[in-house]
Amino acid sequence: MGNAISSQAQVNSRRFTKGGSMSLDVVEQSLNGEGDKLDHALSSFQQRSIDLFINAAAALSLPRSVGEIFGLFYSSEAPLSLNEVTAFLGISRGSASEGIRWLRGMGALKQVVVPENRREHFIAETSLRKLASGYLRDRIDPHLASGQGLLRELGEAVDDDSKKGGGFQRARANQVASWYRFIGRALPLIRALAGKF
Amino acid sequence: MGNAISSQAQVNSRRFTKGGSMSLDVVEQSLNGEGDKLDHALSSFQQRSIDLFINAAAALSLPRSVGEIFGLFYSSEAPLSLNEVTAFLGISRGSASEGIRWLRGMGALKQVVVPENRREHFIAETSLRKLASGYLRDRIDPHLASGQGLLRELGEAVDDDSKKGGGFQRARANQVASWYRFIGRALPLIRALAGKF
DNA sequence: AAAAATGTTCAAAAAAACTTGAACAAACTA
DNA sequence: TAGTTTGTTCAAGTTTTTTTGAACATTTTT
Repeated sequence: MGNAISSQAQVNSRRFTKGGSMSLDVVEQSLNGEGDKLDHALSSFQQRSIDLFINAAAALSLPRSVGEIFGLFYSSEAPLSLNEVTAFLGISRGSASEGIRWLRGMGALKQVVVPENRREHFIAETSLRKLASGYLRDRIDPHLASGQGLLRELGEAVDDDSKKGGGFQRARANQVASWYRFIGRALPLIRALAGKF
Repeated sequence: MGNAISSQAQVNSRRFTKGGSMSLDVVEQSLNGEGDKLDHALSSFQQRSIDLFINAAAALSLPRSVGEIFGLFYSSEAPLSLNEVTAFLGISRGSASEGIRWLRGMGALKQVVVPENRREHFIAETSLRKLASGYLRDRIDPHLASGQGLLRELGEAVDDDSKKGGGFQRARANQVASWYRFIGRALPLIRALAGKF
């Protein structure tokens, strides 16, 4: 079940660490058109960033690969292409493609144009407000919306006439409704507060 | 991936609906020691409540069974025992046991003593503050804690001396650190606000 | 136009999460 | 004490989620 602790600090196993201490994260850049193909070594900083966002992804119940990918972008100054992501992380093109698509949809990655280079390149969005908004919009709002419908059905299912249960059911239905109102107010508040960071 | 929409309004399939309109959720009570054993029929209200909390569980990435179980307790006035849960929901004793244990741990179920009855009985916690606190404590705080450690490591991995990347890395490390501080403040705020409901 | 470089899709494989049920332990009853 | 009843555990089975990689579509280069 959701054993949160057991997954803590899951450090990037499954991945090379050769040259694990190179310092610049400036990718050997485009300029000559072969900025990818094989294993790129991750700087120590990139490694840590990836670990950190893997952890964050777990906290948000997002796939590990999404955390890895965002962690890589977040720690890389130069824009990266899909091929570079697969090279750095050693994941498949399919995974990288899906992950990037997903992060883009959430607004967590921004596309940038790299002159002299045809590939699509991205950089990490760093506005907490935008990141939070995107997450809430994609992952929470839909549930909230369907919840509204279910909530209405709950209200309609209250059996008032019953000798005794009526009051209880009505009270419960009202209470959940108030919870939904609370959430409906709290989320915008979060978004607003996040804007200050 | 986290396709939130596809799971909306997943209505209790896999489960009988015989007598789907009985109104009282007062279980044919203990008093004679056979308040369980076979299928209990769910009232319409209980059904809806269960559906609602299955949806909520999905929003929180909790197992469906946890949502079902809490939904059942939330919509039932009388305290219920493990056996009654299995009877109402048609799930295994193992599942019910795990789910109840988990909900108890979160503080979402309270044990109550039912006279004339040896079994452990529970009722739903209905304080939003307690529910939220329990969830945060069990599911979020552990990640936050391990995140602190990873955050420190990130800071230590910053390579200052590099000709160019240093500033970038330092800036990023500081930014994530500020995000953590934000979360560290926002969560208690949520807990506090939830107290009003 | 052929060849090469990019990116996407999706069926199948792998991994992770969840559920079941039988065995066990503990607490009661007769 | 022997027999029930109740609750937990955990290995095995099932389902769901995630990842892979090969096939395809598109764009660019030569």
